[in-house]
Amino acid sequence: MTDAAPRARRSDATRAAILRAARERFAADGYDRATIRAIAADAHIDPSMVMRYYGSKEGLFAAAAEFDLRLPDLAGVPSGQLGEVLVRHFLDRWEGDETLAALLRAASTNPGAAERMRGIFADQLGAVVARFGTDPATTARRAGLVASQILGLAFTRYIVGLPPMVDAEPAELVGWVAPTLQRYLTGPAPDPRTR
Amino acid sequence: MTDAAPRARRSDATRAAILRAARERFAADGYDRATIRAIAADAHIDPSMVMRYYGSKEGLFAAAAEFDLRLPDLAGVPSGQLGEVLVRHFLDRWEGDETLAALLRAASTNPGAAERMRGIFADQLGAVVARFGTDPATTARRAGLVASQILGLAFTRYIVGLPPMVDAEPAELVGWVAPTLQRYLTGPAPDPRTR
DNA sequence: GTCTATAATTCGATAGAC
DNA sequence: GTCTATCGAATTATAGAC
Repeated sequence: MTDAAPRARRSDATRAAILRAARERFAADGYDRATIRAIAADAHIDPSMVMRYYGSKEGLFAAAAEFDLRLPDLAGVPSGQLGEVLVRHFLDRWEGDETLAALLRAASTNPGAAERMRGIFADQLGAVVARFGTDPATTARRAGLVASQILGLAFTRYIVGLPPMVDAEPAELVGWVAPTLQRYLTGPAPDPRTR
Repeated sequence: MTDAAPRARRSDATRAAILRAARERFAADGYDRATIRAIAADAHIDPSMVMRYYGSKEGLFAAAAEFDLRLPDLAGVPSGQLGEVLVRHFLDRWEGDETLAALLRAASTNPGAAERMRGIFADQLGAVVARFGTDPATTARRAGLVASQILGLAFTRYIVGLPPMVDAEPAELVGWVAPTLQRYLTGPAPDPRTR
């Protein structure tokens, strides 16, 4: 066969439309409230097609919630600017892709979505952080802390809609949050005897 | 006054049992998945009693999600230890009260819960932060940033269950996060021209 | 005050015609 | 490949007996 990739089926457009509608609904309503019927209506197709293509609601979500942080290669970044580059990247990344919002909303109630979120931030973010951890024993913790601030930013800005976080210009958020990530990544571990 | 408060009705114990069960279910399952039937079963009463006492599922949630951050009076705290005192307080506060977890899970999909969460962090936290804001123009933003890190910590530790955040001793988390809150509260505002 | 019975929806999923 | 029809289960909420 000269055609390595499977021949594009006519239904591929339908599948893509379903996925797009599913991401929107899951992002806006969360896993439970987003219904297959509503998703199908948005995609202008019959609800049974969703089942046919994705098997179940869980299967549809699994396909719709595929997410790549697309973390840049930080090798060439001056080590003092890691925090700034990271915050800016995250804001850009999910300001244009609602998949993370869908995952965030779903992870609150759906165990599978929470598992996926753990994987994303442990694997993708953890791998990047590991490159800079002077002490391997603290890299996982540092990655977790970065995730906590990043997800807290996303949660307050995109999910809860806390006014001062929604109103802020991205540049100002970068200015405030970058030093936090910078310290989590490259700062000294705290004295264990904090009290 | 021998009896200022309304005489305790016999049903008060039932009401309290319902509230307790409701908080547990809402915290564990979120608003949508927590059913009145399950809550009633936990409280060992009939589902219709829930409706009788709280009118609707929304009404029950409103009663169950009443939450007071119980922020301590920070007047006597050395200004350099504000961050540390705050992180420690938050960890203690919701390590023993699942209401915040319930609110967090619910706020992801329920607009009313999100509204309540905005109120809690804008009013209660905002009021405390306002006492230290050198510049009133930045106090709302500072409170929002504190909320972002606090909620991100809660989200990763109690909701998503990110391993490095779950495993961490509270004292270590305090050591890492306190400087972040400290800077958000009392640090200089970032240069607007960050780029 | 407490519970039974049920109304009125809504949803995920299936079967099968065309 | 697409759609109609529908099943079976689960939910909130109500009406009313005791």
